[in-house]
Amino acid sequence: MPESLPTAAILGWYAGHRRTLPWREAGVGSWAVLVSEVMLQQTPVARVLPVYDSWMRRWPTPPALAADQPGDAVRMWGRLGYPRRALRLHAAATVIDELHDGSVPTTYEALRGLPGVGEYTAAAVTAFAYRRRAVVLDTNVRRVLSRALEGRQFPSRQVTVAERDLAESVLPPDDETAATWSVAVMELGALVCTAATPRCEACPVAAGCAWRAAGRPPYDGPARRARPYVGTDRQCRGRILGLLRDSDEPVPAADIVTAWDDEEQRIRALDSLLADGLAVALRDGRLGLP
DNA sequence: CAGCCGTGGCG
DNA sequence: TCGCCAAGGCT
Repeated sequence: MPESLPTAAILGWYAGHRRTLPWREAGVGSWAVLVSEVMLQQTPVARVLPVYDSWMRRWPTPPALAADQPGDAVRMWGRLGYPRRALRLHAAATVIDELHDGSVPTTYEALRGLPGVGEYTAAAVTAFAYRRRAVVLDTNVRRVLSRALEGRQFPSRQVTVAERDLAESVLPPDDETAATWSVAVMELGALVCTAATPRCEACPVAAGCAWRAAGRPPYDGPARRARPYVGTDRQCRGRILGLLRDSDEPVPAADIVTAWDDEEQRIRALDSLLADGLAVALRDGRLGLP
């Protein structure tokens, strides 16, 4: 098993193939990086771009967002999906405003303490905003390392200690190089070493790739269960929230019937939205955004 | 810790 | 067509 990836080849490829993205522009602040990272969680770049632009124009700093209502964030979030992320970003802005003097904290631990910031996002902000060495293990990096180093088409479902150790061991020692290496490997996974149809002929590390050398054997692990969506509570929640989001003012509770037929499911979904704080019930019986 | 949490584009 | 999936996090 190769013990490392050719850093020069990866950095060289990245320099020539990297996409121009607003949150990667020179001089963007840590808030911009944080916002982009949260929006990009499980969400394609193309869908994030327009929302990111609107968001940063309206809330260029954490205190600016904290000063507005969480519902404003939910509305601006639009159809990005997983709207609790909008709520968490607003909550994070509030914590930043109140506990960190309005600036995104610089330590991994403090970042990790922000709502919606998990292991990946804390590492990403540490590396991409503050240019410090951090193990950035997202789905792209995991897939690239799995293939190039372990000869497996896909990584395991959950990150293991061994996997994190491996990622740490191949991360360049220098802060700045490590940060660029991480975004480069992510970009490689996003553009070349893709999940469905990898373009090995265009890969800068194909020559040393264990998976390719083994003849690109198919994934042999436990089957990953496909999640249904149509007819689920998730879809129902989305419909109801869409109703609230697209209305300029709170809507009569009775109106949500138009969003979903099945009553039992409709009630359950609404209750969960209320529990999540994504919707609020007014005294007059209407429903609105928080 | 396995399950839950949206959405839309693509092969 | 429809299953798969896209820079995860939380409980």
